[in-house]
Amino acid sequence: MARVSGAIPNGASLNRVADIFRALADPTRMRLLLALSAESLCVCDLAEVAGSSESAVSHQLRVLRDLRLVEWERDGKRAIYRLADDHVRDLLGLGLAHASERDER
Amino acid sequence: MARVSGAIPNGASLNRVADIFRALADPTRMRLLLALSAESLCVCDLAEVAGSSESAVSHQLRVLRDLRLVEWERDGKRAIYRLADDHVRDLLGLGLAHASERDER
DNA sequence: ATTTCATCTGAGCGTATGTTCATACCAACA
DNA sequence: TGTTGGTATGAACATACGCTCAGATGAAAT
Repeated sequence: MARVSGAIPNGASLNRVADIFRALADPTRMRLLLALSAESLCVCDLAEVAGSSESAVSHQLRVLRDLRLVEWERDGKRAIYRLADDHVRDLLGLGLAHASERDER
Repeated sequence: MARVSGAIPNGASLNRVADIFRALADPTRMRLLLALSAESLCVCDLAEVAGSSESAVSHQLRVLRDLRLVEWERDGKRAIYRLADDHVRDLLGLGLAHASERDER
């Protein structure tokens, strides 16, 4: 039982990881992050790819920004977003790989 | 842009993966899954390890059961839960590994 | 059979989440 | 300067979530 408790990190890191998983726990955000895994894109393109309104996308991008999962840069009128690092790409890849292994249900 | 769209799976698999991530997006459920990553446990032990009430734990275990992330077995009065497979363990491991790399914020 | 222990379930409640709508901002261009 | 296109923001709403409390179920023990 002490061994089990030892397998559980402290509250802070736990919340941090839970936050990251929560960011991935929404189809719209997943679409955004998958798109950004392929290449950097502006909000309007992201909205089209994700099949969501530009306003909704902008709101979700703010969530991802606050979690430091994406970064952005202004290019004239546009805002170009990109993945902040490869962690999210890895998690998405692993999740998709595993999900495809068990599509019974 | 077609390349980007190609990087996005269909809605079904996407929802399935999002569901799995959502299961990991809560500190209590993370604690439960991390504990079960170490060994199979009954509800009362899980409640103690997770620092949550037995009722709350039972509710969360139902969520994890519905998603086929955990399995259980009756042992007398007890219900022994275990991880359904290694996918969750892998995801948790990757998430924790990445989170520990970037604790600035 | 009754009691007890371990777990499950449903209702209810407060909070968080995702979307839309309207509006504000900000950079380029006339 | 005024207007337009691209993006951000705030309010409002409906829904989903996680917890607690009370009660039900199920298996053993007395």
